[in-house]
Amino acid sequence: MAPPHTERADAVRNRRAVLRATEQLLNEGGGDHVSLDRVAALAGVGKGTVFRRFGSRAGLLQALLEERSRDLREAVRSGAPPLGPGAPAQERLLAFLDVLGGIAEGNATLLSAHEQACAEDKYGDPSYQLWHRHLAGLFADGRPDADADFLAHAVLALFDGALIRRMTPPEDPRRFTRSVQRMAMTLLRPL
Amino acid sequence: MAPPHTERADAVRNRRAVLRATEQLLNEGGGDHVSLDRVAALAGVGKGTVFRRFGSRAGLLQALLEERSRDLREAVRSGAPPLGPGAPAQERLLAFLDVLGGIAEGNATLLSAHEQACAEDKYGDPSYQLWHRHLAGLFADGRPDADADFLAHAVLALFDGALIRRMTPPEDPRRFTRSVQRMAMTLLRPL
DNA sequence: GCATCAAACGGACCGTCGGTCCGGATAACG
DNA sequence: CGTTATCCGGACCGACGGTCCGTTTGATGC
Repeated sequence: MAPPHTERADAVRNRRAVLRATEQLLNEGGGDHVSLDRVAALAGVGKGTVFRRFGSRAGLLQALLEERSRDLREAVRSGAPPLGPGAPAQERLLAFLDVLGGIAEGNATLLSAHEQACAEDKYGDPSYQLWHRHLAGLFADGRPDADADFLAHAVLALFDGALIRRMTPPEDPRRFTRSVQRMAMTLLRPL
Repeated sequence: MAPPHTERADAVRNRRAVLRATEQLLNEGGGDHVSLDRVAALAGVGKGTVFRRFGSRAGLLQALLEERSRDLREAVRSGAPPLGPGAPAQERLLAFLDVLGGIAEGNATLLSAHEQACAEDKYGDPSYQLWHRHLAGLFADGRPDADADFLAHAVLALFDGALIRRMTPPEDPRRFTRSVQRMAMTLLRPL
């Protein structure tokens, strides 16, 4: 019954500590303030531990990002409409961008750091590919004549940490999301 | 007549050598293959010289990018329509994206390296601001009801080195540009 | 409890990077 | 040719991401 490979208790504890330390450093300063030495020190853990768990700087940030979007992933896959399957493409698109935009607005610094770390491999990231597939499907559904693949990339290209920060004034924290939604609607509109 | 500050001959020679070395290294390998030590070595120049001329890695890549787009800048500012002033917004937009797309397609590696180097300051780059102003003006002209500022950012967000590489198959080298133009036309279309 | 051992730990260590600094070289000019 | 402002070069620095391996520790069977 029990899986042959159960994770040791200290491993679990350390992984959590590392993730917490990472988010704390991200909140304290810019993305380049998060060096792996600092993360390890703040987590009370050796540097090697960080790398064994997450493989690289990119992997660490990816893990944090994945944690932040796990619920959305589930909801899109098998949740209730309009986020989950069943609703018309336009409604699903709006609902999806509403949540994804919210996550992005709340994690702009993390996004920046992740972009920087992934560098050239941004499009190979599993999260990116998942969102891209979802968006492309919705665009293809709502507007079969368009290049859904490209439009999906175009929408995701907006989720840039620095752009979000620049477009998110304190008095209107959801401005970015609204703009993205408006643009997506424009792109979805049939010729 | 002669300007009070004429540049010393060796300074001019070295600046050119550094730029050539940079582009050669960019062509040889990925953007992270271009370290400033390597550039200096290949240019037959000391490292300090590179920094005195260009200030930083970002400055070096920016200079190269600026060199590549100088003609376009001039044409947009004061050239003949449809690139220059005088033509309707839609035609200017298409003409502009045609040329800018061509430059991007031919310099995807440079673009990647520049993004990486500028990191958080992408939106403070003079080139970015210039193109953004131009695009925002055209959007505002053709579709006064839209958020021209955001749309301009959205279009520029497409000019990502990795995305361009991924969207530019050898047998269709202008696919990226066409996609960008199509999207821009969709965004310009009035409600 | 205790012995055993795979798993996990930690931090010294490495190569490289972007960036600085200053003594020495050199181009421009009269 | 002498003077001087400018420019040059490369040793140097701190920090970074990533590796390695001797040591510790949690799980497991007895």
